[in-house]
Amino acid sequence: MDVELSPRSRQILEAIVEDYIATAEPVGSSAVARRHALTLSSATVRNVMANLEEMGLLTSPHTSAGRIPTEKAYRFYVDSLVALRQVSRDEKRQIISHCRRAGAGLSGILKETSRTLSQLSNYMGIVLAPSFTADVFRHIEFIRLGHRKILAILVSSNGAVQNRLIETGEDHQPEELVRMGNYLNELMQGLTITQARERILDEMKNEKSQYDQLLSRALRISEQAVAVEGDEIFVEGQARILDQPEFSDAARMKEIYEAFEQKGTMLQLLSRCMSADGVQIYIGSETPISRSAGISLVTSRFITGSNTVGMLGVIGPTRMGYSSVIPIVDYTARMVSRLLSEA
Amino acid sequence: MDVELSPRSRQILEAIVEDYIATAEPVGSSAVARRHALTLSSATVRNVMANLEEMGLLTSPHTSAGRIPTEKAYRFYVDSLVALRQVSRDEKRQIISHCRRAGAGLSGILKETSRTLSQLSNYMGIVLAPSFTADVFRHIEFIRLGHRKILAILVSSNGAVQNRLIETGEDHQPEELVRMGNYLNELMQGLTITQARERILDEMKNEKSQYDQLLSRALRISEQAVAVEGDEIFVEGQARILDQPEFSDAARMKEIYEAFEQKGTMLQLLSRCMSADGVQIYIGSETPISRSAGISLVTSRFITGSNTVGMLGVIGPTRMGYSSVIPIVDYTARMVSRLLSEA
DNA sequence: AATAGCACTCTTCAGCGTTGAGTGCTAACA
DNA sequence: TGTTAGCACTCAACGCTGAAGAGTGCTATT
Repeated sequence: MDVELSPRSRQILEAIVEDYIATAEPVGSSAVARRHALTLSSATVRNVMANLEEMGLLTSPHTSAGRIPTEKAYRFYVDSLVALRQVSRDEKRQIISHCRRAGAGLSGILKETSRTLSQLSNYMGIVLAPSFTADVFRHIEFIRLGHRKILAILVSSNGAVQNRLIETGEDHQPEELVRMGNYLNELMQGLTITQARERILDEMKNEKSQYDQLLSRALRISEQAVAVEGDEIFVEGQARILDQPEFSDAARMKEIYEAFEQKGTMLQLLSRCMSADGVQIYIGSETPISRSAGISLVTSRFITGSNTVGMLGVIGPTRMGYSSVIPIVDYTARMVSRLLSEA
Repeated sequence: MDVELSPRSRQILEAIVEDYIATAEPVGSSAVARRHALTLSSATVRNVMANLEEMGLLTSPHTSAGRIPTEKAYRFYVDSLVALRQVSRDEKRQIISHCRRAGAGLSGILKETSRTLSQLSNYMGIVLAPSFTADVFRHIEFIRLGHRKILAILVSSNGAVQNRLIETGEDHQPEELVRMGNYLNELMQGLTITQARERILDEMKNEKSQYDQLLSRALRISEQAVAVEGDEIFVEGQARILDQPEFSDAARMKEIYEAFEQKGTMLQLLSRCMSADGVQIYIGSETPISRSAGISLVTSRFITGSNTVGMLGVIGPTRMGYSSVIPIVDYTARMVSRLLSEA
């Protein structure tokens, strides 16, 4: 939309954005002229900056301070200026080795991933697990824990495990539970968890099951078992945002932390980011998170072997090192996808 | 150790501590005289305060400010002054109903509990799950996820579930996995996870298993399965400490958050708190957490049906509302113990 | 032993000029 | 016409000062 910028203006805008990202301080005309070894005087730069301000790309906190990029400027920067850094060999190594620190099932891998993202970016790493309910059912199992108390374990093709404590009306013997399990495993073979749920509800209305006690019990119990909870979300590196000067103020921070404590709303909002392919960037008020606090979000989807979709990314200040964060998120998403797709 | 305090001094000390807890500001002699409707003038109070200061129970940030309780004073306060509040009906209701929000297995209950603690106390709630390895083995199960990839699910008597992704040397068919499971369930019946682990190692040296391929494979796999990860720890309400004026400073906060990000060290330290019965209180530098940042910890043990021990409590500033936090922690620990002991 | 009075200390805050960074404008220049 | 040098202007930041206020410690008094 704002492509009507001369090469020189673009260059200057880029310089300002990058300077500001590096220092977090308003950048003045002379700094730009010097730093960029443009063969331009500060006066000329000033003229250009005045233009850019008029176009809504810069603001100044007060008359005699330098200029600060607006969200619009970041948007423009990210869309058409930023020179993406390569992911370094060392970073690649870290991503891969962390991903592979296997042995902990899906949650373990994703948690490690969010930690890695946080370490490499120096911001907050976030991973949204692929929706459990959209995944294909693999196995259900009941274990008797005590009188009228059984533990239901539900496994999906991705290797995600959900377990649920169920209080039953009658006491069930282990052999009975095994039979129930066999029946249900058969019943739900090849369905997604959501479909499985529907199948169970259907089956409960079915004539036959109403008269077969075992069946009807099995269905009643499994109905609770598949009522899975909300999807998982992993956030690591929360302390890192305290490094950012713009969040040294307690009130602003509180806002952010509170947003993350209610993972529920968080989830909803983040899942919106999964619509498109490739790296998505949400700047400032574009982010689905707390709108007031200059926060940006760089995300990408990843895909599992059973074709469910998750999301991972980095949350940081709007003034974020996009040139390195974007490639890192991109690469990590690819690696995680690959890892989770290995049959 | 400091019982040599006249009733009047005790009264004054109590007033100061409670005032300071309420306001977070140095409290002056006249405030004490007024507030407590003691038939004493501020001058008299001043004399007493001078004594208390000499005894190391008070300090003043500077000459003309009021006095602040030292850690020693809090200790004394907690040991012999504090008038514990009753847990209100409403609080009890909240604790019980949250605990009972069942259906999510052990982790779910504990997570809810830490959230409740945080809500009721307005500080941070923390729960350390009972050690998985000390708990009694209940069930093991293998599920084939893909070529040479199986998911091991290990359940303990408490209803704690650990799952682990295992890459195997050969591919295993489902029936084979079932047989392995049966064999291992038999083998580890009634043992704790730690003992089970040893049993497996023993068995691997055993002549018979070396020649029976199924056995040897089963053992090799299960050996990985029981190599469980560190215990779980649940922390909720991190945002709440931002409400405390003493932590409005970013540097101090960062210290705390970082302590919590390395759950590993946290675990070690917290598990020390589990030694004794009843409510334990750690004030300031007594806490196993970050030593520098005026933090206190009020904890209590809870016990599960299979007699393993966990820990729960509240973390807040040294200047904490002990009179209400202590009863809350106590009551919650009792309730959780009871809930987890219902067979 | 308790208190009233008083001098003293130290923080906090508002007011105030100084400094320096940075701008906008204008006039000169290529 | 685009670029530059120069200059007046603005405004936050800083340090200083003096007054206000809170609170103490000491001493004389009851």
